[in-house]
Amino acid sequence: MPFIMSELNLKCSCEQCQLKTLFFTHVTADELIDMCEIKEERSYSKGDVIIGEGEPINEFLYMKEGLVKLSKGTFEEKDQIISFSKPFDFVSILSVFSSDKYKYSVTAVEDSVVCVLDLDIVKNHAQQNAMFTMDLMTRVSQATDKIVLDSLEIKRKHLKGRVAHVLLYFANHIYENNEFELPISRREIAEYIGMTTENVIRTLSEFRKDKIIKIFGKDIQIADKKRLENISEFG
Amino acid sequence: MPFIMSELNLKCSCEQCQLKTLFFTHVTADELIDMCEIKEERSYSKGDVIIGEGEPINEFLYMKEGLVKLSKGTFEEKDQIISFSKPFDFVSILSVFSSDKYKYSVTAVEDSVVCVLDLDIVKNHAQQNAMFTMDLMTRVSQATDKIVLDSLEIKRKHLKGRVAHVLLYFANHIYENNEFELPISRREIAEYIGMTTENVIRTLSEFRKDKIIKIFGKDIQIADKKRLENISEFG
DNA sequence: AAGGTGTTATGATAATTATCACTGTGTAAT
DNA sequence: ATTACACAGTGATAATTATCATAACACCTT
Repeated sequence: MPFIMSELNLKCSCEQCQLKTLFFTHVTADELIDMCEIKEERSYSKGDVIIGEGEPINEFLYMKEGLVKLSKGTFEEKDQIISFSKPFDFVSILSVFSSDKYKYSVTAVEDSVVCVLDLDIVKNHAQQNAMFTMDLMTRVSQATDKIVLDSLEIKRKHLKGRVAHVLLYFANHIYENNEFELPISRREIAEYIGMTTENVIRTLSEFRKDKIIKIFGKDIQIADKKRLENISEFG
Repeated sequence: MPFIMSELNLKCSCEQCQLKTLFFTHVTADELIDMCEIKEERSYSKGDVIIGEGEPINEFLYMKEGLVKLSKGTFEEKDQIISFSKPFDFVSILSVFSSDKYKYSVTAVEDSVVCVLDLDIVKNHAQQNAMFTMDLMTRVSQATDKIVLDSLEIKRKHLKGRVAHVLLYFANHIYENNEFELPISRREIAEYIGMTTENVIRTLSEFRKDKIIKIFGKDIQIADKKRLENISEFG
């Protein structure tokens, strides 16, 4: 086992890789090396489109570094942002097992590195190894669950609550820090929470005037977290 | 095989049962009979709570007859309706494979019959039969995909568009008829589309005045579908 | 250096939606 | 029969949010 592990680490060295864990737990060592051999890492710059809506699905994507957004275009020019994926999340949660074409786009909002596996190979493993598939399904379900819950959360709030929600989301779940650089524009926040850009900006300004946050361009510092949480919950 | 099938039909006689298909396609005949033996059918009256939010998950539910709503309570008394499940849908799509407690409630909005399987037994099959699990995952993904897509659709529309969307949803996807009895109250429509009850009522009245629909209490007749579709799409 | 483009920002006004208030209506419970 | 209660409906008003206009600024491109 130790030998195998060091072998693996040559190709799959990411400590926290859930994908590796998933394979390692359920797949024989030989197959595992195989997966690490065939996986490809792709780097993207902020703004790059990783997956375009409507493209055929033939790969399985996994976040290694950075941050991406999942979005859907409307018949107007406005996009709707569905969710964000950070390292060790499956990017390919939606559509991959339910359709042959992506129903959403994936775009890098930070410089990102993505692990790419051929989908047929993943499906092959899945068809042969039930425990692996069970585990995969659990993770897919958890991810979609989060999306649905988050969407409900946002839906029941007003403008201010929604903006507060987004700020807390980045602080708590993405950066784990009350001070961070916003990876997205005000317009993208608006697309995420379903409000207009102007109102997002106005709300941020208001939070600044009320000394709840400090703003230096894209840099945000949460100064009064209690109050922000209160606005998110009840405002 | 013919013998087996007739055996099965004694216990699992529903022609269109996807659950049976799922088991039948991937599980040996013996196991299949087993599943049909152990499944339990439960009947509920309109208004009955089938699953309460927070309850432990130990069963797998499948719709045989009727219509149920999936909803989540908020800290206020207002509920949020997430989706509806009709015959041959999995009710247990959300949470079942991602949590040990239901994050949502399931309530009958019509008299309903639900097929119930012990979740451990389903999971056992899933852990032993990869093709079965793959298939299950595909269906689970398709169901959650629909929920996310529907939620985005509703989100990008205004009041009138949302009400039109709901009417078309029931006409096209649930009843497959332009005339139907609304299974839910105006308040529940409001909880589904995230607007107030008064505004839902007002909008329905307006549609009636504009001769787009006819209303006789709960009975709705879509009189001008083109216009309703137009409102749903652009209004 | 000049021009174009996108982002942030703010104000005034219009549109949309919520809230409150009140009226029925039907139905279940006592 | 009478109360209670949820539901349907309508109007007036308040609150919320969108739209339009304008400006400053950064960042490309040429």
